[in-house]
Amino acid sequence: MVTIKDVAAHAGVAFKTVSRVVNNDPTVKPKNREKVLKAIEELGYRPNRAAQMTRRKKSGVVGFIADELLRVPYTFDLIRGAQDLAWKHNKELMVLNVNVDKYSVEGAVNHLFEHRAEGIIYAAMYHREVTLPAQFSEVPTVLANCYDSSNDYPSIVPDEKEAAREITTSMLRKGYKRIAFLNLNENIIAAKLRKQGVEQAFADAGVSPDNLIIESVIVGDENEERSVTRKRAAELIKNFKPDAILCGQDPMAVEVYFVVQALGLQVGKDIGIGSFDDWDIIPSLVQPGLTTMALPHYEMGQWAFNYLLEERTDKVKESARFTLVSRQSF
Amino acid sequence: MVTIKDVAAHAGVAFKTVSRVVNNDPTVKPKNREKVLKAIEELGYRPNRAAQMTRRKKSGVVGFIADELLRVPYTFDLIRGAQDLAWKHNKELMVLNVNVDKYSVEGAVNHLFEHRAEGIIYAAMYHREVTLPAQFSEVPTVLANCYDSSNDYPSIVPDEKEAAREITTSMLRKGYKRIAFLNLNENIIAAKLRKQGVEQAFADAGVSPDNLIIESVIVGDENEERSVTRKRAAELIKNFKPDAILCGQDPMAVEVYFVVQALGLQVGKDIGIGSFDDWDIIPSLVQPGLTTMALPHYEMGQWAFNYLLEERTDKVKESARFTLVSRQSF
DNA sequence: ACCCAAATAAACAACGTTGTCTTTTTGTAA
DNA sequence: TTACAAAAAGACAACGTTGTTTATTTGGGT
Repeated sequence: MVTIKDVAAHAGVAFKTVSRVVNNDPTVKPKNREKVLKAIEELGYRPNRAAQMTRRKKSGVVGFIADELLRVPYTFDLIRGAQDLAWKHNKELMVLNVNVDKYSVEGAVNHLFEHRAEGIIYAAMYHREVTLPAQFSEVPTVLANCYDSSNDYPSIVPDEKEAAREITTSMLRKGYKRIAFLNLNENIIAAKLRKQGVEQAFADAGVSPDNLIIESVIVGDENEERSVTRKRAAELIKNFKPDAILCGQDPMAVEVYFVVQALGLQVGKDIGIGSFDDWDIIPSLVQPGLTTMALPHYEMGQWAFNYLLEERTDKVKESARFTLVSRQSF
Repeated sequence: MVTIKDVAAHAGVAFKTVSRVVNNDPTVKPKNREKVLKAIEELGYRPNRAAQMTRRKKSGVVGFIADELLRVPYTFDLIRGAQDLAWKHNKELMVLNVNVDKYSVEGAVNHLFEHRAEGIIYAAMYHREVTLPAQFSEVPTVLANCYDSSNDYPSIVPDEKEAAREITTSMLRKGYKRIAFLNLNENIIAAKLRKQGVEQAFADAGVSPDNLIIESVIVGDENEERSVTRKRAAELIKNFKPDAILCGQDPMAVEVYFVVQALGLQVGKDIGIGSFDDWDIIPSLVQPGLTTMALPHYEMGQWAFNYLLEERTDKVKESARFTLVSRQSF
């Protein structure tokens, strides 16, 4: 590979001058600068990042530990949010996908330490509490889409309660009067908070809680559990007769669409449906399009990266707002 | 940060001895090795990768350029396939998400050159032809999920024809006799090849092509185009009266499910449905589960990385087999 | 005890950069 | 012209490693 000295020889200057040109040092005469740039061009010189790092004693590397993250598609926006900013600031985002079976978190952190990462973003697949190994205390760390039990790290999580309040309020404002909320399993923090938000919206609007029913459904990948969702939804519609159904996540909403259609009803006309996540193409795949609260993953990724960039040290617990994506389902 | 010299001082040996221990050089007396390991442990020493790289003149970095990749969730398996192998061989997979609006491919390649990447995997979001800038010729490059017009680079793509042949044959073997294939737009290479595969299966089975109808549907994100799919599917069912429908991608299949249900038919009973992709949770979200040909993204990622690892130079055009994921839709 | 080869450890240079200090060149005022 | 400060360029060390060469220690055979 061509080095700074090759360029210097080719341009007929001292190698330090080349370094100056590369680093935009203004104390280089225009004529020399031109010669050097020409030589760089001709030889196809590119600075060696590893050598720069050793000398500068700065790595420019920020680690991104994705805790099982990549099994849910839209969470990738977390990475994009961080990556876009990293690129803009000429930093390296080193993404490590940790997976209990294969790479331990410890392994990932070691890896990052060897690269002298200047900060670490630890992101979880779904909003939850995590416990980090002690190693993390050696380097600035931010949690995204999760928070730690001991309050040792700053974190940013989606504002579940506000999202639930917002979508419910939106439903009530549109004239829906009787809402069934098919919530996720309530031992998930998101479900707990959303329940509060929905109730809050009813209270704010002065609508009697008699017109609200909240049920938790355990959602998993297996077909049994999926059919449970359908059965519950069918029962709810029959017994509670809601004019709108709010679902804990978009895949649940798809199932409700099928149930509604099977009952001969039309989504968005006979019954409103709303949901959470904005999961990949799902909301635009169904017809009519599903109105859903989009998770603020991109923003969380950006916020996390920015926290590190600004070298903040406050242990803030930030929350990020969902965005209401209106389609035609209510 | 603690350096190799700090460890040496703490252990009372020359710093070169520490280096030897770190690199598993056998010519270190057990007693010294122990002393050094103890010192490493106590000081929390971690080798500086940047310094190693400068001295060794090897980066251990493999670049992964994801061309708009990350907008389709399952394509992430391409990265996982490469990443898992990278980890195993103690290499760094540097993932760069290129996006026409933001980072040019050239920018990404420059970046990788600065890191002295030893190879580059260029992966596309969907199976297609690409044209790479000349820069790539400076470093070993493999294409994944795409191929280049000029045959300058080795590539691996999904074996579309074989996949189509396989799933069609599977349908025919299960007794379906009259199949409608809702293909993707035929200017997509995948669609062209799959059509051949489907026809081949009919020929192999000795079934008259009168029992096969193939239509292309342009699929996009917009609602109009989606409704086109539904209309076409409804017409096909009414006019051609197929006993099975093969769809060009899972999202299309979901729409067909809705159409089928609206017509009062039952998927898997009154009509079989098959598809391509194994797109995220979609196939297991619908009921009955959708039988689909899973794209071999993970394998392609592995193959591509392995090609670079083995320092191959042959310009092979490899193809990877889909996997039939049987659920209950046919 | 002594020699000598083999085993081990140390010393020193090198990797490709940037930081610091010194030297040379340039331009201006006398 | 000469003097002299400012600007520019160069020389050299340093970053934290590993490769290579040189020095020391070890141990077995006399």
